[in-house]
Amino acid sequence: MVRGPCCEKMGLKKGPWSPEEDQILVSYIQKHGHGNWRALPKQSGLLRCGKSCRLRWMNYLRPDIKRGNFTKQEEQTIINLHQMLGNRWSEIAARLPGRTDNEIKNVWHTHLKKKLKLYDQSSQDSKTIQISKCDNINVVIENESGKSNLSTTSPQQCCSEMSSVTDSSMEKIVVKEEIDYSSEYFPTIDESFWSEELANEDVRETKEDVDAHLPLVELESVEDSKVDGGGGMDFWYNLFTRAGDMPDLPEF
DNA sequence: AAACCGTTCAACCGCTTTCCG
DNA sequence: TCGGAAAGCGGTTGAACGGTT
Repeated sequence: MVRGPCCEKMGLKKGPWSPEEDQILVSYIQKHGHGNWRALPKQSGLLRCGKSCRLRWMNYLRPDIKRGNFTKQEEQTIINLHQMLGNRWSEIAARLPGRTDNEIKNVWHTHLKKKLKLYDQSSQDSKTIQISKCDNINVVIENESGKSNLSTTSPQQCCSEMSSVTDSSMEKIVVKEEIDYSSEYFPTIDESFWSEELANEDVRETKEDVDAHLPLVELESVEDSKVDGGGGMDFWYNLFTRAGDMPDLPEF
């Protein structure tokens, strides 16, 4: 936290927020909203830069923030989405209501990354982490200029191929797919991954509980689903998500 | 009790992207 | 279309805290 200041304005406070500052920010936003973060500190009387206000609100004060430890379902979701999206924390956070990108990033770096590494090492021989190949994802993309075919074997490949065939100038594309429903597309993590953690926890869950939380994928058929051009990632997220296991999605 | 060490997480910086005149 | 301002994002930092020696 002690770096060269980004917005060196005389008298602007840095560092941890006091309850009084939180109160000022919350009541200001409740009254006026946050149309302009830059202008907010002046108008509310806070001696903070707009950026700092935005961060405090987004990561801590928003009423819809979910506090407390991540559930195994959430951790599994993060692992799956990280596999697909990489370090795109905000996109991952968008799929986990109540969780912030900052929080997810912290959990990943301090917890999941290490655990996955350990787990990977310990299970290298038995290959308990594996990405099942999808034998039959066959996607037809139609637009006004014609059709193109996509045949691929994994969500990751789908995403990259999708972006290579879609053109951001397209207004609409229509995607039809034929899918092998028996395939699983994400890494399968067996019970031993959680058991290290469970061993350190007071509350233990049964294998059934843990299994029930895993959002492993069974695909829903989406006939004639429409996605915006360039929105391939969202399409694939929907495609690879089992209805009911994942939180409600925001409007894309 | 004190010093040390490792972990967590709120908050920062600087870069990139988006918006708007 | 362009350029400046604002917002968003990801990487990084360091204070706080708990555990260990």
